[in-house]
Amino acid sequence: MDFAKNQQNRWYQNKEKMFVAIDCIIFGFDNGVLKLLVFKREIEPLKGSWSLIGSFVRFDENSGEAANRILKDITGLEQIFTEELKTYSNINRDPGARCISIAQYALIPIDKHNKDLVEKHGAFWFPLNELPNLALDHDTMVADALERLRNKAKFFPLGFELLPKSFTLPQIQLLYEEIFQKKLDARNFRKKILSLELLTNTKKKDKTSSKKGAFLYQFDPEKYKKFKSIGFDFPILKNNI
Amino acid sequence: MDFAKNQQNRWYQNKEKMFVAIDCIIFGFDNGVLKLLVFKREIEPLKGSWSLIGSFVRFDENSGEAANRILKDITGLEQIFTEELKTYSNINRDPGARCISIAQYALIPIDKHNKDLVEKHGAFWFPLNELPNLALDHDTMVADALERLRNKAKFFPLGFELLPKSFTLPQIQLLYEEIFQKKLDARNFRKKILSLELLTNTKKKDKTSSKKGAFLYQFDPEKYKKFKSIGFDFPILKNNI
DNA sequence: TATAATAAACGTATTTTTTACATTTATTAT
DNA sequence: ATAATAAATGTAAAAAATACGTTTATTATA
Repeated sequence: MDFAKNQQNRWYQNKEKMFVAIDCIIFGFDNGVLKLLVFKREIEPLKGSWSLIGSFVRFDENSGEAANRILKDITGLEQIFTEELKTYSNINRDPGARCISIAQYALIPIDKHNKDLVEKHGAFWFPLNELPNLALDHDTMVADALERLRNKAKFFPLGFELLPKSFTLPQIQLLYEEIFQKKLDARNFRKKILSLELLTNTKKKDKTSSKKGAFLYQFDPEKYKKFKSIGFDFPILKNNI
Repeated sequence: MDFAKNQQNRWYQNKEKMFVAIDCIIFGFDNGVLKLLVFKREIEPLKGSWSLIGSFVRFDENSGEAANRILKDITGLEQIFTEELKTYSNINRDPGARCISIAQYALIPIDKHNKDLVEKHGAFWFPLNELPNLALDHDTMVADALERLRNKAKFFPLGFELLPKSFTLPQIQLLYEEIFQKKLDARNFRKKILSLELLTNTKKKDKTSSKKGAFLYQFDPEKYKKFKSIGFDFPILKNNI
């Protein structure tokens, strides 16, 4: 089925029908590099081009459930961090149909995801600065998601969602440097992160990147809950970048 | 047309059709009180109950345009501050149809709006703490919008959107006290607000609330633009309320 | 025309937070 | 035993936030 044919499709022709889709902007942190999961479209429209992973919202699910469904399908993971970004509803954003998309961004612990599933779906992890052009308005979605990620990360400890269960302080610093695209001072960063009182030192060491080894920390979900309920105002980074 | 009949309506019965609506959470600041514009439904479903102002998104407009259309219809105003809040898409949120709603909040300068239009539409301004229960999931929308307003107002000079062209410092302080539901120290507040360098003193005085009179300030749109482009990190209120 | 009343305007000292910056430490490989 | 490597640490200076009381401009009235 090619694109031209597809345009004659009953669904696409029905101008009274408005479609509701979701698109997922999926972030992962892999070996010090922030990456995005995109896939090569194997169906029309725009077969062969790169695009975000999406789906129509089904009649028996809400938009969040739709996102979780997609994320589970493609990564094998459940209960991962997702947040609605915004809707995209320009009249001609989708050449085939009048379709609004509810974009949602997700942060996944890249070590835990199912790589076979990803491959099976024709999906690839791209470092953010090597991202190909994406179909439709997906480039805009990515840019918006990145902006949101940066703004939110300043005030909310999102970063942990992207890390493995145990991680070192140098690792998490690297993550924030990657998010903000900025070198951070190790002493100040450590003070800041530890002052949140969300981390517990496992006393074990990761020696993969130094002879001395760096202590492995774990995120404390109990303290995190408390943190969330109190609200937040702990800039990781101050003064407008 | 009553609700029961309405349920037999072709549109509502068509389970394959997903509707896309917007709902507007419209804030105004009237005489030191933060208010919300709601209206009494004159049509089914839920005739007679209070609800937010909404509309289906038309095929020739995007969601932002839909919001502006509604806002113009009901207040007579154009180019007012609106921001998408989030979508509401629970399966049974609307008893009549499978309908997702893109909620948008708006801040209007209450002095400028067309009161006749508001009345004509059966709409009323309610102080936030006297708000009646609203239909569907509109109470949740309001709660979410208020939370967003509070969070955003901490870091971004939203408040000006709610004020008349000229306003005094005591007035704007009152507005922030109303938003945060908290007394603020006048000296510190003034320092903070003036340090943003967004206001110009008109040298005129408003003497309606004191013998001495308070200087009238105006918001400088040029400086505001610059402010927005630089980004923002000026908490009006710190330390988690 | 002096006085009282009222809300607006203002300044400073203290505390807290952020920033800048260099040395020591634990461990492994040689 | 020594060299090499990245991790860990502390402190002083600057900036921002907070707490707090007095003076000022104006109007109404005595």
